[in-house]
Amino acid sequence: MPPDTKPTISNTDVAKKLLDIRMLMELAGEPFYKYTAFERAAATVENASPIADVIAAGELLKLPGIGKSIGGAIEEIVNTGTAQALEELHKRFPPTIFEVLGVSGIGVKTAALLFENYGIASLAELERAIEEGSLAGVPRLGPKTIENWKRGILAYKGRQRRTPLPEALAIAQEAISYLLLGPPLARLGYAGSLRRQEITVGDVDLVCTSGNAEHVTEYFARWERAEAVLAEGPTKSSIWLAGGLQIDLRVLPDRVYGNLLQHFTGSREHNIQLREHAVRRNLRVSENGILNLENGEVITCPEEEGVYEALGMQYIPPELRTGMDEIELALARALPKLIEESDLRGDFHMHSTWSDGRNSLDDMIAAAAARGYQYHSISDHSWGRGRFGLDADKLREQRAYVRELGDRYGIRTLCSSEVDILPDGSMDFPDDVLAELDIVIGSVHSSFSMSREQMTKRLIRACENPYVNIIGHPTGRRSDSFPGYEFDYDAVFAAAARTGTALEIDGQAVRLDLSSPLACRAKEAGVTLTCDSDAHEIADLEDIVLAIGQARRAGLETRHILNTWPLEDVLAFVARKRAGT
DNA sequence: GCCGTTTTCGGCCCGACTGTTTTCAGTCG
Repeated sequence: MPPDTKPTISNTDVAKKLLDIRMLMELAGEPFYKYTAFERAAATVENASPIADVIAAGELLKLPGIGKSIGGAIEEIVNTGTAQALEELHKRFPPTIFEVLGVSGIGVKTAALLFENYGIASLAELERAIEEGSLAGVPRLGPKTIENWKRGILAYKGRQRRTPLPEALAIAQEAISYLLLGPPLARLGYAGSLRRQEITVGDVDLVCTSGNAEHVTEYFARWERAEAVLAEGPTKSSIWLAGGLQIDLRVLPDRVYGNLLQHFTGSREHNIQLREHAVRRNLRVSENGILNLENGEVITCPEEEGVYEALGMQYIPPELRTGMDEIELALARALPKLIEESDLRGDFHMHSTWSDGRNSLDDMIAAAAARGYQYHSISDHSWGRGRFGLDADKLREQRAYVRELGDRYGIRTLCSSEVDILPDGSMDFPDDVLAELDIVIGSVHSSFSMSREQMTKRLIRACENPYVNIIGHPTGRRSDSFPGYEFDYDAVFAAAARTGTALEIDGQAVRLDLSSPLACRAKEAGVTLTCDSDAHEIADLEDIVLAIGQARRAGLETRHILNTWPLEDVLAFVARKRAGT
């Protein structure tokens, strides 16, 4: 297969292979620090730029936690889909052993025991053994343990994929509303991957402070939405919802809210690195405070900022806590000043009933103004969208109407269009029509399955059009159904930077496109980005905060984000490209 | 296996909860 048509393996898939190796190494009795090295490497890969690009740029061994040995395994996985080490391990342990390990309550020690002493290497074999009672009398396997496994097996079978961020946020809000009706609380919030704005989350972590913690954890375990209670103690309880989403609640005194929030926001890798740094300063960090090992004093932090301060570093925003290089930067006080929602001056991407939106043009303009924006653009679809789209005449009619409205709503409405990028990279409107618009978004909505080489050419040609200012949802990914079309990211980012074309971070809940690793790579290539809602109704305008979350994870500052700039700078950005300067 | 503002060798984060235990191993995050 020619190199340009070879399907690229996703970072998530590479990370998964590394975690498979890690699990099997532990099962095989390898030393602790050997297999945990694979775990750390997997976390790094998950957060890195597309790994094939990193390898091509010769940057693989620069990533934290990746040395010669694991680096070699990663290259093998990218090139062949597997690694020698993994294949060797699979000769000893069949792939179905991961089913057993996937049962909540069964860890590596137990899986190894079941495999070696009872030949159990799959879920079906485990179920049969339980049913036949052949595990009765095994030391340390009492009836309660077996009951927990049965529940774990049911959960394994019914388990869904990781939960998309917007869905998990809604559930967290629901749990918070319930908790607020219970025993008195001081402070309550969500932590974990949710707070770090990861695109998908594995579980929901809630943190809370209260004078009577045990009443709160008990109240939480009794929530009617709890399908099962996994744990219930004096300071924490864990429940499963129907569908398998787990919610963990931890309750401590209010004086350690900062420690608690820091601890449960993670990430795991970030916390490990933070604590390793602390140990070198004779400090032991946990959710209960920071213990000074020299004098036995405990530093408690009611606010999270205090934790980082006590460790001699700059405050690290949750979105940057990935375990990549943020601690190094925080120690040097060189973290970026991340974009905030209040920095937004506008939103370039929204639809009205003129195309496939559900609210009228007037209502969308009023709603954008109500959000406090100074400007925005209406970007209804071009006519290639069939019954959804506007032809050139309708577009002119819309523009005349917007001009007529003037500043009635107290906001500057830019006339735009989300114009289809056709398969050959030309646009769905001729240049003279595009030239009449204030700003133009170009998006791919068709022919997703063309070759990587062709798609790269298509996007580069769109960037080279002097009237295309923003590439909308650049990869086409949809969290529910589609990983995105294939193209050479670095080549397109270079073209966008060279031509003065912005790339969008689309906040629509199912899109979140660009995702943060790609947005970061685009920034490094010198690309300007936008954070847009791609709203199809008024309520969707709020989705722009999801785009902000990805921008923050990518380390973006206002100078990188077009719609934080004053209107005259935005118009100058458009004018520069049209003038070819 | 990885890594270095004490180190190219000798270290490598921290604690809650459960079940089956008479003091703790295993699991989880």
